Amino acid sequence: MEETTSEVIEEYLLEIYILNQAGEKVKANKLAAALNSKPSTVFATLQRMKRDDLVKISRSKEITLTTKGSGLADNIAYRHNLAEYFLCNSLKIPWFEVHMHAHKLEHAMTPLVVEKLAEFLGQPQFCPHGTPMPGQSLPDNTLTLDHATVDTYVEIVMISEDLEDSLEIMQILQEKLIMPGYKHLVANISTALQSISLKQNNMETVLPMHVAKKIYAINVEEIT
Amino acid sequence: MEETTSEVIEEYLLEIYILNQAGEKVKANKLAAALNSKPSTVFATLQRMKRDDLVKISRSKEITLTTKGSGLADNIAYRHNLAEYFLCNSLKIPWFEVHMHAHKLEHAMTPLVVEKLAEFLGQPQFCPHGTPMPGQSLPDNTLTLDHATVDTYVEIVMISEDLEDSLEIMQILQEKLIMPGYKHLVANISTALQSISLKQNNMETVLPMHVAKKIYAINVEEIT
DNA sequence: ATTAAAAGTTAGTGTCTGCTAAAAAAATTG
DNA sequence: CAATTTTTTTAGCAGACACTAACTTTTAAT
Repeated sequence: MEETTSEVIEEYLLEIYILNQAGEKVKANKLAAALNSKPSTVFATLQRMKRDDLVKISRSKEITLTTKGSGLADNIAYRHNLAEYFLCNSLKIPWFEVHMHAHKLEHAMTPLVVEKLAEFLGQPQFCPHGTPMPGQSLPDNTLTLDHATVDTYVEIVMISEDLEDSLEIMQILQEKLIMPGYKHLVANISTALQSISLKQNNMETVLPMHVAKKIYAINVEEIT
Repeated sequence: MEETTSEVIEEYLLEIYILNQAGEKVKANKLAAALNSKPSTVFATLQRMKRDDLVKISRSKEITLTTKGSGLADNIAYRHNLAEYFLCNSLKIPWFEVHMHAHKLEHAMTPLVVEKLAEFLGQPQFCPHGTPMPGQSLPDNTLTLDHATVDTYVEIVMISEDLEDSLEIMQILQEKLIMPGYKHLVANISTALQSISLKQNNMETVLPMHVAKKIYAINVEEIT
């Protein structure tokens, strides 16, 4: 019963997991893009993962994690989020770029390190981008910004991990304070331009829908 | 100019570096043992390292790092020692077992993480086992315990990284307080038994010479 | 429905890392 | 020095992971 999961496989597991959480139908093609890899490579790797009972691939080519794969992915995601929390809060590495560094560390954390780090950090409940740690969940009334209503106020609760791969986007989000805990007015939604605009303190941010869809928020009464 | 150094190569570099520091003549055979690998595998890997100008192998089969290899090894060792310091001092992972966990982390620390971690830890000057960080060195009068004199007092300054691979030995050293900063009386040296015995507070520890040789200390006036 | 584009798959390579088994070279010892 | 043991090296094999190029299937669009 050798449970040896290579770094590559861990990356695949996490990426599938993340795309899944983001509500995407996971197809090999999208995976290849997300993993910065070629379709043929992804195909071969997925075959190995199927062989090892980590993923299932439906007739319609949709990729899902098996119970086994999902369990592993949970753990990898936890390590990732813990690492992000540490990098952000202890090491003061900028919010928008912790993802890439955590992405390296997550594969190198032994169970003892995970346990002790969680303890050290005070058992954090959310990663810096709002992703809930195991046992936590987002508020019931959470919605993605593409479903927001004009002239309501929203408080950001989470940025999907899926967005974090793009440094450029993350940097903009930080600049515009589109980060967990911050509140914005939904100033405008344009179906024509497929964009939504947020306002806070004379600062306006226009987000394309495909980005807005990856940002989670709750409605709030007002900006306090 | 692809500076891609794989994890395996990093491990080889560090191990050669460590054996070197410990004053060993590094031969492929010893490396294989240290790396828990087969001679033929080590041989092949060394060929690749030679090709990439990381090591030189003399006619007498002695392995040495090139300038390039040495530079890389320095950096890996630094990451390793920083990680150990963090695990020991921040996470409170037992002194005797931080080595193995650091050994995983060292390959996953990006330059920014290294910089910020060093800052976070207050630029430590020595790893928990006394290994000096870059820019630091051991006191001039440092000697290895196999060269100690009976009836003198010694203060431990460093345990060679080379010993750290053995959890059993490290655990004993911790129990017997043979750790940097602790002082002991050199109670006895037996050439016949090839061992040295240390005393502190009614506690006696007998170390075989080959272990004593890996423990560094300075002479002190007395146990204060 | 036919066609064009996109996605999935196969085939063929190559590198890295690991192994076993056997041969060659070096070192040790009687 | 010869014999034995140890170390190094070669040879042959295998799996993971990555790529290109070609081919097939699926999907989307005209």
